[in-house]
Amino acid sequence: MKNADVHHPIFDEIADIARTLGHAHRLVLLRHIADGELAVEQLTQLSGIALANTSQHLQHLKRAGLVQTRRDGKRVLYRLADGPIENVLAALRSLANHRREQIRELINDTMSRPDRLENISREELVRRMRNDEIVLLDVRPQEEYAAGHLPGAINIPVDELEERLAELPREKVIVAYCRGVQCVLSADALAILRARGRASRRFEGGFPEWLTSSLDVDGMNYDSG
Amino acid sequence: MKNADVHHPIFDEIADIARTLGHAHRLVLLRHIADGELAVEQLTQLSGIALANTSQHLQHLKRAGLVQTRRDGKRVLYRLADGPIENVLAALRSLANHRREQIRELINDTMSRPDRLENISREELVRRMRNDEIVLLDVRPQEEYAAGHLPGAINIPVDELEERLAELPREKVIVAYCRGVQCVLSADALAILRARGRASRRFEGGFPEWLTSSLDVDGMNYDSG
DNA sequence: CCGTCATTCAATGTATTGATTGATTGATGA
DNA sequence: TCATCAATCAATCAATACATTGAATGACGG
Repeated sequence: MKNADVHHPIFDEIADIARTLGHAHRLVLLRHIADGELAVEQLTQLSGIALANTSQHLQHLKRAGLVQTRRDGKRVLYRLADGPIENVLAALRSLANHRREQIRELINDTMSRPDRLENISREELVRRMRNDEIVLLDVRPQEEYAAGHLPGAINIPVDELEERLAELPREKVIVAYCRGVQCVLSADALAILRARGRASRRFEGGFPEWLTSSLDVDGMNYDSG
Repeated sequence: MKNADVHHPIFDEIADIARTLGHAHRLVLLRHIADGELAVEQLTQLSGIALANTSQHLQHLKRAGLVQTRRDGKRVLYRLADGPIENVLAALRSLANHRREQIRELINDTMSRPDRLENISREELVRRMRNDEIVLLDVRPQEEYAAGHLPGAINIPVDELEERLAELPREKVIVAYCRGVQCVLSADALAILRARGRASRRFEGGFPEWLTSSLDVDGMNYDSG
């Protein structure tokens, strides 16, 4: 048994801390407290959170051991507890920024290169197929599909697309392909799909390019040599 | 306004991530996933979490962008998403351990100074009395009790204690007191109580010290001047 | 001692989260 | 095509978390 105890209480303790950080108000309060000792009312003003609510969130932070208090006259001053709290905050910030970056890149990419918005590369296709983010649509006639097609592709010939639209899941991006760069079937399909408000893109290479690549043609894993 | 926007959406995004980490089951699942790609059923076995529940927590992790999936035949394999996820987990672990250390030290302190464990200060007595955490036990003879006693105290003379043990609530800590530092009645009482497995401590000052303090003697609030 | 200020407590209604059950989807192989 | 297996979905109930309100506490200054 190489893994540590699965029911080790440390998991609950970590979860407690994480849950305490799991509310924007508390993060805002922590951020201000990290700049130096502050009283409750100052914190309400800096954060815009109602007084009693601020107090409750502060107590929550205190219970979790993230802040400490001392009294100064009528006021109660909050400060960060010791321990590597700022490390945790920094790591979380960093992870959140990483995620934002990724999203921003996606948007910029598609905005600045409109063909990218339409066409999808083989690499992106494979990657997002693995992530289960897209559904592949083969718009060639049924006979051609039967003779061979990309793994996982659904076959709806372009002239049946309008009426069979319901077969395509709404929550995924639809990637249409046909015979290759000169073939216009998939472009037609895109026009139909987009008119119906479906997120959709085109795999320009089509079936021929796929064949010449080293990837499997049918029914096998995407990731085998 | 020297502070960055208080309502910056990054706070919500960080909170999302933190909240996702705020459940022991998800932490356990993440830990296993971090060791390598795993299918849902494997994870249920490793973690002991029910199947549908495991699946739901995994989806939660996926929504928050902490894991990614790919399909392999019938199975769906989960792996860590990229980004500094392990940093966050490491930072949290480290903070939780820090907290454990501190608690352990506290315990050791009280262990190494057993008198601390036995005697209770006037301040702690008042505070925990307010919190309803303790029950006060006057072990002097009935006549002395009748002549004046600490507010809220129950009277059970020490020689009746064994047989009247049932009068004392099991869920509270019992604080025994008698005439003062030289008086051994409360020490005897402690021996009896502890032999019966009751959590108990001693208020060494006894009734005399209480009288000389500014606190009320009987039937009144603890907090009026 | 009394009134005031800063904070906390207590109580309430509402919203969210988590566990469980049984049904459903999707891929596989006979 | 059907039976099977892995995973997800959908619906439900119980438990928690949040925000808000008004009352209570604790320290201060007159």
